[in-house]
Amino acid sequence: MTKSVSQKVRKGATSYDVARQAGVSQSAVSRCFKKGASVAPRTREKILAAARELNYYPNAIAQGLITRRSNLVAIIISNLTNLYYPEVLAELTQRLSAQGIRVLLFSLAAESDVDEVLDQVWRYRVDGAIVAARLHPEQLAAFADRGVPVVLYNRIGEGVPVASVCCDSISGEHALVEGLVEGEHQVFGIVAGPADSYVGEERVDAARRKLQELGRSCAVVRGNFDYASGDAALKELMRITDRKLDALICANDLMAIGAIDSARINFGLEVPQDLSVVGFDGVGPATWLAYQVTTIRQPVRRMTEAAVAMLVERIEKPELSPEQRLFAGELLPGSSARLA
Amino acid sequence: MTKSVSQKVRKGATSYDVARQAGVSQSAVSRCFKKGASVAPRTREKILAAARELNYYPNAIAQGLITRRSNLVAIIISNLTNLYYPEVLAELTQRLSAQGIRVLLFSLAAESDVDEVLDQVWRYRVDGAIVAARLHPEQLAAFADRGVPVVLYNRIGEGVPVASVCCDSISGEHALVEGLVEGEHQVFGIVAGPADSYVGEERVDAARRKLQELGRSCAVVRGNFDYASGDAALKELMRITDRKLDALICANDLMAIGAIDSARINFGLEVPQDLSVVGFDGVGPATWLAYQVTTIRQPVRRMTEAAVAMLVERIEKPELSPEQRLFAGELLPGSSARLA
DNA sequence: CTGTTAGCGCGTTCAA
DNA sequence: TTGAACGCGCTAACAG
Repeated sequence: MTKSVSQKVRKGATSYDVARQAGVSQSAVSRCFKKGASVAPRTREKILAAARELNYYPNAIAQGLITRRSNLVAIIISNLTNLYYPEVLAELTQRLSAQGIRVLLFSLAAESDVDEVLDQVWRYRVDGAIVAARLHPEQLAAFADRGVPVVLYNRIGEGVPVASVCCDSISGEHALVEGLVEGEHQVFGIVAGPADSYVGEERVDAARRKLQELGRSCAVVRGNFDYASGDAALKELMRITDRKLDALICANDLMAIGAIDSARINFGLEVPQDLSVVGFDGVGPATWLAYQVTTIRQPVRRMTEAAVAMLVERIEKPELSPEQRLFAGELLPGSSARLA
Repeated sequence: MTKSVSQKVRKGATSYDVARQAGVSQSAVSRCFKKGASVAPRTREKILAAARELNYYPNAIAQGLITRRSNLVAIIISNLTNLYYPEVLAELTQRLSAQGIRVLLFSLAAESDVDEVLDQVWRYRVDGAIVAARLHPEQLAAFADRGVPVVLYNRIGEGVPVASVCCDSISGEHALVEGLVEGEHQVFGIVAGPADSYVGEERVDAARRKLQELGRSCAVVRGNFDYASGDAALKELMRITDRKLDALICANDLMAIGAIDSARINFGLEVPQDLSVVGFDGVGPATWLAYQVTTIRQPVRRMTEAAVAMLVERIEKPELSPEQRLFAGELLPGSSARLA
């Protein structure tokens, strides 16, 4: 059957092998695996039969080399452990898959690793990138220089115009703050995210401004988006406010949950009777019976859909302008806060 | 400066461009970017200078074509939303990165998508794969046929010998069950995972056998590993046992958490006074103040480390035998169960 | 140490 | 509709 191969170990049949087996030329095989091909039905069948017999799959690497399209997209995410990103990642890969695009995943241990990651991104000649990590203007510029389209996820190009999809922090926080203020709360506290988080800062700024606009002051404590920091932040705020705190605005759900647990267990408070807590994101645990966090749910489906669509568009037409798409979040009333 | 390029749009400089710029041959450039190269210091500098000026990065695609090493590894995960896998994925990509290997991520929406995924895996000529999804014997055989090493994560090759890393379900469940039995519980219930989960079935079997061995009977209800199914399962078991249930063994932490919330909120029970609940995995939320689930923590760090090591080893030496590595989990006492 | 040469597997002209 | 020839960007002998 199979001719003995003089080469060393072959990892897979090539289009030449298939061509020989089917008694046609290599280019016939190539055409056979391309969509708008012009191949005689009989020839096509012979080729496909041979291909099946030899277990032939076109080498995407070689294809990429010649077509200058790797069909690879880089997804760069800083902290996969964020509880919010796994859902995003799953959605993105599945949507990209549906478009015939493969995902090269880069997950950063530290923000400082970005440059090493980009190095690899260039080497693999990805067709585009979706980035949920902080990029300097120079790093963003590098994408432009190389003609690699980027779509930023939940952040915008700082100083550089870049395509992006975001969830509207401002209107979201405004809704939460207005609800809390109308709910007759007196002493407000905010738990910010880490300083290097774009959305974190945006959310806190929005909340603080709105509070100020409504004539309320507030204390701000920094957390780092995880459960433990919600607990720690609550303790700190209780100390600062001499236990008078009765409304807590957290930059994400996970810290809100940490704060709720801490309020109940460490301070014996009732939520929301004694303390109202609101979050942001709408992650799974936010809807758990024990929490039912009042929060803003990001429309992840629509956002990922938009991100993929924008990227694919820009891969086709690199000259497209850097549109920003902003999606409104949905207020989940929950039961962790007394809103008016 | 840069010579005008007659070609259409170039996506990046090639080694020829660099060679011309530096006044050397193309192969000199190639060597310059390889580790054990023999290049004169002066030449090397000239080349690196030219490369920097032209923003040259070796084309990994072309390299892969010729070296037959793509430096790509496929990671195939069925449900990224599992809350346990994001951590695993982050660990794996970072460890692979450290080895100079890039990750091609495949996330399955449905188990039936495996074949399409494998199709792409073959096309990209990955050097290996780490799989946390159910594979048929034929699918596993396909890897062997193509000489693509695989390491299974938390499952073993069913019918086919394959390298794998697992957390020991059996000893873990035994420890939990023994503790519960010695804790004087009377009516046992088990919440299983979905039928197509390897670890799910293994854990339930282990727990059931141990209970039987100790002369206890139990009722089993199936869940699907998520929070809501923990709640649903508890309701069902309370019905079945006429509310006599006082020890609940869940196939994972998320269902345990769902059950705990349900017990407290829907049934007004105290955990663990009225009902003991144990889980498996040791995911983040299991340690939250509100839950403190008594569970078995998987040694994710050691497991991912082993998985990557085994895979890399097998990429180097494909003839290596299909070792199975089993890691013991750590019993986290928690406070959701009265263990002896 | 360096340059020359020959492919890696495939898509893509261009004639036939 | 088909096949011959070329080249994508690079590595790996081999000769100098």
